[in-house]
Amino acid sequence: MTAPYDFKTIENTWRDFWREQKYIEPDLNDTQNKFYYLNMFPYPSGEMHVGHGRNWLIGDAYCRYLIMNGYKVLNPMGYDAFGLPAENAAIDRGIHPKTWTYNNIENFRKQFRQWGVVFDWRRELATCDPSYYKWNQWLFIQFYKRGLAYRKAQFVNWCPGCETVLANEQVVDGKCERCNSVVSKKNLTQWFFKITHYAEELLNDLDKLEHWPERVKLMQRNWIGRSEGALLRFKVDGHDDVIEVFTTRPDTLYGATFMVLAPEHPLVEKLTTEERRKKVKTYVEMTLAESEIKRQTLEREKTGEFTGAYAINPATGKKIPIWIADYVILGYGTGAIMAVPGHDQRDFDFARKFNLPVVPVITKDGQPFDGAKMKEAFLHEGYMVNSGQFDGLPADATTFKKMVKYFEKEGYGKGEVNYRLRDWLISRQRYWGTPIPMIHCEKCGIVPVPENELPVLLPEVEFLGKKGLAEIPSFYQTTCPQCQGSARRDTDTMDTFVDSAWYFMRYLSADDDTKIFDSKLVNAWLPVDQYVGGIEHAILHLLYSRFVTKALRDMGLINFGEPFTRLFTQGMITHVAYRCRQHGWIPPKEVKEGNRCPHDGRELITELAKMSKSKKNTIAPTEIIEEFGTDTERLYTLFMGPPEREIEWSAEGVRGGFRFLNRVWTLVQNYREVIKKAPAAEIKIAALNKRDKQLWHVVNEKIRSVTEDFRTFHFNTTVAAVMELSNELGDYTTACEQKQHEMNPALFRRAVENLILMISPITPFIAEELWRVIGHEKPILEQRWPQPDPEALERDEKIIVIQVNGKLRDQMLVPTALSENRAELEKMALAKIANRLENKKPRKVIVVPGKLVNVVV
RNA sequence: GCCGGGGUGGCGGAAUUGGCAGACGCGCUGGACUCAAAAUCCAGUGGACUUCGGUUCGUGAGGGUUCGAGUCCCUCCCCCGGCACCA
Repeated sequence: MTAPYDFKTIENTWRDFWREQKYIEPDLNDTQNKFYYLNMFPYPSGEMHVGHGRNWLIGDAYCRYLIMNGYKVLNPMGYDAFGLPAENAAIDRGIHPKTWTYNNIENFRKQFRQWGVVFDWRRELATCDPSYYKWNQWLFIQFYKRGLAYRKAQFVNWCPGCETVLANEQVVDGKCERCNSVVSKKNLTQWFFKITHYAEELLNDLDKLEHWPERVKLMQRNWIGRSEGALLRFKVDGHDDVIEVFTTRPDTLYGATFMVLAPEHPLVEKLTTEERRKKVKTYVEMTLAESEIKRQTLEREKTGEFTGAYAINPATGKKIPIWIADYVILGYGTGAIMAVPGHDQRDFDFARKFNLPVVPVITKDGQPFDGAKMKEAFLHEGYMVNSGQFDGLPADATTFKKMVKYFEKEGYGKGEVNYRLRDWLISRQRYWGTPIPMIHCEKCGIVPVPENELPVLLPEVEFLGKKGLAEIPSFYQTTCPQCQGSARRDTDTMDTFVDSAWYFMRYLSADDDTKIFDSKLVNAWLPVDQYVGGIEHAILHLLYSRFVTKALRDMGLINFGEPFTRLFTQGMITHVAYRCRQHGWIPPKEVKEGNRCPHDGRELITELAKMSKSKKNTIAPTEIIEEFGTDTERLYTLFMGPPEREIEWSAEGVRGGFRFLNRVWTLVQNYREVIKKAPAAEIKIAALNKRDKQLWHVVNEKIRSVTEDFRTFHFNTTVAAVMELSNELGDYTTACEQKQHEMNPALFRRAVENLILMISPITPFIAEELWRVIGHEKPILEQRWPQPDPEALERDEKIIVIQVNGKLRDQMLVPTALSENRAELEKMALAKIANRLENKKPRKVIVVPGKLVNVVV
């Protein structure tokens, strides 16, 4: 009897081996064949489940593959450790966020060890460590000095649940991304990073990122939201004020019959006439109180108020009324619009509701049309009307340009490009984050903390619930670095997305206390060659990282402008979740026969969901590892489907992976002595007999396809190909056992070796063990990745398919030399199917050399 | 509304980019082993028809191009994702 597949013993033997051998601890000064692989660093939450595993197992398999291909791989590990969940968890448990965070980090380390995932632990970092956030603060000061960090008062998103402001990016459907509270608006003075300074470059450089998923680039393009148009100036009748508007349709200026300001627009108060004041004030107050969700609801009846003031349409010279309405948003463009009801549906709806004039300036045939008769805004092609000297011109790009040029000459305004992207609001009113290193002095104003006094440490107070730095006098009471008078520290902390926007550079100098990073090393190793993480970071994290990279480049610290050369976004793993109307979420294990609640037997509601603690549908890696071993979890996680796709965890699928590993184990064990004794000879395909050739062909074809699939992240088909090779080996040994064939030990040995090497990045434990079982002493990671023998990829004979009228009818085995000969193939095919054709005459014969013959009758 | 990505057996998914649809795995069916079960192994497994040689239908629906379409083109339906009173 052969030894059973005792995965526990095997895995315990090798668990620390690779780490001890320092396979992923490259000498940073040696950059020949360097490869910087990076998984998005994790937020250290409670426990990792098999869904989290996908990210790390992909990374580990890929890095092992790279090492075997001769790359010097840098694969560091760190923790995105600041942020609200730590505070909330700490509040729930009554412990300090720091304690909670470092406990979790310890758990993560254990999980990585269990998975056999190898990192360069020398470079481990945590963003909540002063040695890290010191440089966050330093970076902030550099940004401040260059005008990239600034303070301004603005209506900002306020989350009443988290009691802090949020970036636009953190508001999803009008709710807080974290706690789901409805977000409201508050006018506050906050810190911003001037990401809009790079709007154009952030947009244009997307085109250079050819190894990024198209959809991520699209999402970023959408988010940056470039639109071309014009900035036009409207004089206010009887005032000195001018209202600026951005419009993408300056060609419709002659049809602007009124203006609309956002209710929060700074001019509203000034322009509103005495008799309209009360109504306008009520309307503004109502708008501010309303949630963003309600305000953004579609198909909503237009509302608004007349300010009593009028502006002058510069093109027509006519007086047009100025209204306010909540469909105009302060944050986009100038917060004011020229309303052209003839050619904008929203303006049209507004005009009809409040009886404002509609003047079409484009009609289908160029004939003037009565605006009062229009049923909806005219959005099609046509000719200019009611537009002075432009009447009769086609409403196209040429006319558009001509009109903008004319408006510029007349001083109405200028052509302009506008972006949807807003500056990045980075202030947070929470404790667990990087303190903003600024001091507010009554005499000197805002003064940065001197760089030699960094870091501004987070006070190690007893953590008492929702306490921000503003409530800790010992923290904020300080002296001004300039005048030495008493002053107050800034009590905001930074958005944690600042921390994660440059961590991939800090890894290169994680221990350096003298500078943010070593520019030489960063320039040598970055941009990151391969970045892997969840699609949920498609906008925020990736956009901010790109912005900070460009800013650092302009500061002269680095010489590249894009941080990540290749990006891969892996999909989430889902699992069925069960909910009882009475008892809430039920763990799948407790569910009774027929999807019944274990408490009262009522039928449960099932739902396929991302694994989460709250839905109680997580699967702990340990569960799988105890029953089937780490290799089985690793194998199944990569085999279950294309890694970019969302996919459901299947207990049966796991068993299938386990069965496969057992078969491999048994196969190798059964033939261990044969293999050990076999000569380690080069295999020459020409010298093999037919059955042996077949096996060697398959081995080489699999080497080719597995290599290609690894390179392109198709791990599911990688596993499938290795399974096919294993099946082929099974057939081969069966044939030998049944005496149909005599085993070629040297060939068999090479076949098994290749099988082990190719599966090793995915299931390293069993591979390392079997590698020793067949007599090798050197570790697998010191082996070269198999290369296919080009001669063995060519078969002696090819299967040529015979079709009749495009339908498969027969096939023939043709010597490869003949398979390219059209005339010969045609002759052979016609002979082969002669009886089938009977008396029908072939009308035409199509020959695809090496592939098929199609006979048309 | 705009912009993307999809739709292939009972299930997860393959398909060398226009050339044998359904690889690999799960599940299921039958058999072997067993007192029995589990595990394991062997065989089968898209539908319909079949004289067991095959025939025929089949990749969301309909049309088209082609000797040949899951793959290309047109029209439509459905699902998923992003953005959205963005001027």
